[in-house]
Amino acid sequence: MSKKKVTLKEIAQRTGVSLGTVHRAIYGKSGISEETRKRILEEVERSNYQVDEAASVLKRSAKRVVVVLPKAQKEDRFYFRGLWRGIRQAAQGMEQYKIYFQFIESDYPLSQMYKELERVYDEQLEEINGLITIADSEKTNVWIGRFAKRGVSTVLLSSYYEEENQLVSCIKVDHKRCGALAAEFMNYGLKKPEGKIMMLCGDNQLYSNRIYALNFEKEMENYGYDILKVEGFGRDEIEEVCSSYLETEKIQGIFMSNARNTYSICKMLEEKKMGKDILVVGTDVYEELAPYFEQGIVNAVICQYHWDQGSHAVQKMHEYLSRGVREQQDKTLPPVLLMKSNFECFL
Amino acid sequence: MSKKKVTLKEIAQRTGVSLGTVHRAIYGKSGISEETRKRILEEVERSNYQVDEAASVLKRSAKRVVVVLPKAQKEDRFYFRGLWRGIRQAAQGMEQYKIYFQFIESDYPLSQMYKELERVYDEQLEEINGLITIADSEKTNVWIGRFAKRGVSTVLLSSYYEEENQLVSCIKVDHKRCGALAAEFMNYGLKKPEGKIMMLCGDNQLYSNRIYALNFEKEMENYGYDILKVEGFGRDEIEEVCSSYLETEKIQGIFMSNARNTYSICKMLEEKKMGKDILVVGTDVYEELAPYFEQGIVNAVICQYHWDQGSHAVQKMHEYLSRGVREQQDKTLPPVLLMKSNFECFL
DNA sequence: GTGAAAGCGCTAACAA
DNA sequence: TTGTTAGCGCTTTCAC
Repeated sequence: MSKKKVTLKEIAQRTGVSLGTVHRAIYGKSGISEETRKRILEEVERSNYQVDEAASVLKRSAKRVVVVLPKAQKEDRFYFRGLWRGIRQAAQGMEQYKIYFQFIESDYPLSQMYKELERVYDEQLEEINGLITIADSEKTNVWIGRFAKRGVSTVLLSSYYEEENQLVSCIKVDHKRCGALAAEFMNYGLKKPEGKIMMLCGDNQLYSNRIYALNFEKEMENYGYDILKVEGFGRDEIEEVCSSYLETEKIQGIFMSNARNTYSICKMLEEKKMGKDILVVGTDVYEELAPYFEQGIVNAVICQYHWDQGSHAVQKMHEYLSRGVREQQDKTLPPVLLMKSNFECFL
Repeated sequence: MSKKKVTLKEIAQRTGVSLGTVHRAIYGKSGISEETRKRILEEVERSNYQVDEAASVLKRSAKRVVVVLPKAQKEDRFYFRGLWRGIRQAAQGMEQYKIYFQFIESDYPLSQMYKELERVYDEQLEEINGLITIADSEKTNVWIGRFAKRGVSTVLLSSYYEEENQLVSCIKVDHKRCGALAAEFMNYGLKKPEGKIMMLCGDNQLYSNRIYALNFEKEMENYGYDILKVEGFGRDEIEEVCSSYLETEKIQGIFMSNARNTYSICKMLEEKKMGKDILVVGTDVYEELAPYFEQGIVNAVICQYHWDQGSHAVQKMHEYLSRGVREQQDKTLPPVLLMKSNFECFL
């Protein structure tokens, strides 16, 4: 059943070189001629050799990875708390692989993450083997490219980094499906287009918000609903318009494409003592939503698996750093719809 | 950040014994006096020593675990295919820990699994360190107890094994929540109790089916719906009653508490060219359901994460066998509702 | 009942 | 550019 594993030693014998040389070939280290490297790698390929991680970790030097993300505070708390938890939890298990994490909970908002990256680059580039962060602006992408160029493996969360770079990979959520799912549920809950749907499309600068909301809108129009679009990110930006819509229009459904607007709307509905006869579908799951599920103010949320995103990112970093995996392979997580009966399981 | 790890050697020095003796103490092996064991374990505790798995696996002998489950065939295919996939996938990764799997895809049905276990017990008990299987009958439980008594670590899938046994743990699904979730969705989709709900409660002998259906029923009655209960497991057993209900009653919703009835009902509805105006909520997700989602015959399914159950089982076995974890800690997976927009992600 | 010693397969440092 | 070597922390076997 388990065919005996090929070892470094065997490769060395078959190619007539020493252990050290095979090691250099496999890890792309310097101090070896292109010719021998090629010959060795061919044998590695042929015999399907795989590094034995247990043996490898025993002797190798420690790897350091920094995690740079906004701190889970204020309105950022809904989104980043889950990510941070997933990352920290998964990171604990990495000590056994001699992979050590440094967590930088930045006070900069998402749009200025590049400033934090710049600081890290200047201050500790030399000591870093891996980087986990989130990219949504051009400026941030530039810095990520710089890290990659210096050999730092990078995993991006909820990001859309388009450059072809072997050292960068992304964990994404299928935002097209997120929109379709929200619309599908809303249509089940409403059945007939009798009033209007208020749609909080979030921050148009954020790729994720844009795709997500766009798809929801498209699907709902297909079903025949009338959409009232509200732009803005956070209560300050949406309150005025929403208030006026809620008071003057006949709203039968509300959709929010991100966590902070979900919370803001719930709060507004509670204050106005409205919402029990409006179908409310939000995004993301977090403790602060519990009372609104209980009261029936929010009916469902699309869950983007922040926790999982975080732990996947750590997992991927492990592959990069340990097994020397170098295929840039993005991971897309599926969306899921949670309701009162099961949202608690995902906190 | 990473306080230096305590090693076996240090424990040995501090207690004034040799490496071998500490090892014997930790793993409960024979050839050591109770007194020294106690002294050593105290030091282990005090210094918070943890076995270094990388080093441990390098030298230790191979472990074997057998997986005994019904083959994914005929009407069993919906349920067991996912489990098998999850297990096989996760098992691959275990070779690096010198844990090797043997897969026994039994031709016996679930209710007679004990016969297969009996055979394995007689033929290869000595070579086995771990067992993954599923228990739903008293007889099966008896055999599992026997394995446990002989020191075989056991992980049970979707089972309710009640004995207090340090060597047995279960992976479960929260069936109460499953029922509540199905009911919650159905209520959203129907809004008003105008017709009747046909409920396929499955095999009453199966604990999971029973709890699940019971909870669905309770919730639906709370909402004010009228339930038509149909017992039976598989098309042969349910066709007659269902047909007659479909033809004579005004059915506005159908619920199925297991995979095979979900498929049977979909097929029946297709043949009768019915279902597009009935809200159909089933259980489990598998390829054969795709056309029924496309056609709008089935509207949602409660997903029991078979794939995840399988990989969790393997994970738990790893903990048992490698880290010597001995707390019997059951794992309960949350239910999730899938619709047309996202079911494909879970195939 | 206990200790001593030989590696497991690999990495990193040093020697040639 | 290549070879040699000393362990990493543990498990196992054998000797006492």
